[in-house]
Amino acid sequence: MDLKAPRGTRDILPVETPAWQYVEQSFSSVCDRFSFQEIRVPTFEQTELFQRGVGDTTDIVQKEMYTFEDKGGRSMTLRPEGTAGVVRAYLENGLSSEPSPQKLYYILNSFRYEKMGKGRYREFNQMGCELFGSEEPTADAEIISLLFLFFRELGLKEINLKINSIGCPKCKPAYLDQLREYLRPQIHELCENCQDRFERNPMRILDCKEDAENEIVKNAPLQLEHLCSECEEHFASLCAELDNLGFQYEIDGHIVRGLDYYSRTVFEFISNNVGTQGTICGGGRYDGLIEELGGLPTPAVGFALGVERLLMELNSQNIVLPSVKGPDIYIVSFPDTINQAAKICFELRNNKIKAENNLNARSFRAQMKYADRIQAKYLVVLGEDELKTEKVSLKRMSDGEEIELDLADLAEYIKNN
RNA sequence: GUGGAAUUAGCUCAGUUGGUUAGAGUGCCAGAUUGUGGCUCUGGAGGUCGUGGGUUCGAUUCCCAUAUUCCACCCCA
Repeated sequence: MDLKAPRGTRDILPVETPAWQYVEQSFSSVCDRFSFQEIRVPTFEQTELFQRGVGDTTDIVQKEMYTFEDKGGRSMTLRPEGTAGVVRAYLENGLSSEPSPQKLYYILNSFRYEKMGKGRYREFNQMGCELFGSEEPTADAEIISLLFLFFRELGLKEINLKINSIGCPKCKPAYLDQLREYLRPQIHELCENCQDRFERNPMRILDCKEDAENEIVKNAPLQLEHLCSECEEHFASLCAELDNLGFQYEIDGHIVRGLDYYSRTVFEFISNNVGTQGTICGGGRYDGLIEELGGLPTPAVGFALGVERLLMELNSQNIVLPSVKGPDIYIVSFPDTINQAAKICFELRNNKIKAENNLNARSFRAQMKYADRIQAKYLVVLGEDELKTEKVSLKRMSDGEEIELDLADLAEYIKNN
């Protein structure tokens, strides 16, 4: 076997899929209660969508995209995140003409060509929400409250919300000038990356892990302290709304997020358990993105949540997730009853019962062992006698208890026990 | 991107100071007087010892390269 899954990808095996399904279903369930509707978008898009949507200055676009040319000579890219494609679909399909706000959620995989690390893959899975068409802080709060409810229903604790405001096109430019002025005389004291960022995206310097302890970064002016009156009011209202809903959070002026499209609110849910990959969920407001992609100016707010990291967090908090479940019943048969067994097995399945029978022409003893191994809940032996009398002995595998039943009552009994 | 460790059966790992048919545990399959599982016992299948070169009479073992994985840092979010 010389073929392997590509670097940064992994197989999700049957022992893990129940946990994945549980997390995804829990998310869908919460989204549904908030009236977010699922949208599914293509795995790849025109490269330009991400260049414009995610932002040319970001590391994602500059060096992490899986870009290829299709047979028609068009440049395509595997999505590095979900929002750009969802916005494109929203515009292309006229959802902007549906009742506003539009509330969409997605569960999808994304691709970034990155160095591998704990909790970081080149193909990874995200669940996210986008709320289009409301600039009110209550929309931001609703997005955040959805997450709080989701985490609560999963039983997650010790996961902290940090929020910040990074201003709007009105107040941001003046602040950026001020930040550059502050940094300019001492920029050479910061790490190489930060020196790169100085022109391109100086706010990312605030978020730099390498210089996090540096006094220059610690004392830098923050956008939060230089918001225009509208942004200030927006942020204050959001905080008041979060207080009103009873959520704990921390205001952190150094949270800036890596994508270009954010404005005003940004937030992260951070775990202390997953090490350096502690951001389980990131999001914020992106009022300019839809216009940037060719739509009418439309405010929007959303988030994306990393499923791999979420599952790691659930594991490290010892939260028990669903695991593989054996069949409700296994039917032992003999060479001369195997066809009848298959028929009864089919009928049980038709009655919504998870039933298994002998597919290997196995000996009686081997079938017993097999039923035990696959953790069948009940077992019946179907031989000539049982077929003749239409009575079976149903054995509960956990304790070996057996009860006599009419064959006809089998489905009903199993359903009720 | 840097440093370290690792790669031998499906899984977890021994091992060969370079020598013929490469081992264990576990899992899988089968059987233990052929209608009752878990424990136990017996047997079987399953490895071109990560890949490609080199040295050698001979390489799984030594050397070089390369791929992959893990850990730490870096980066990213």
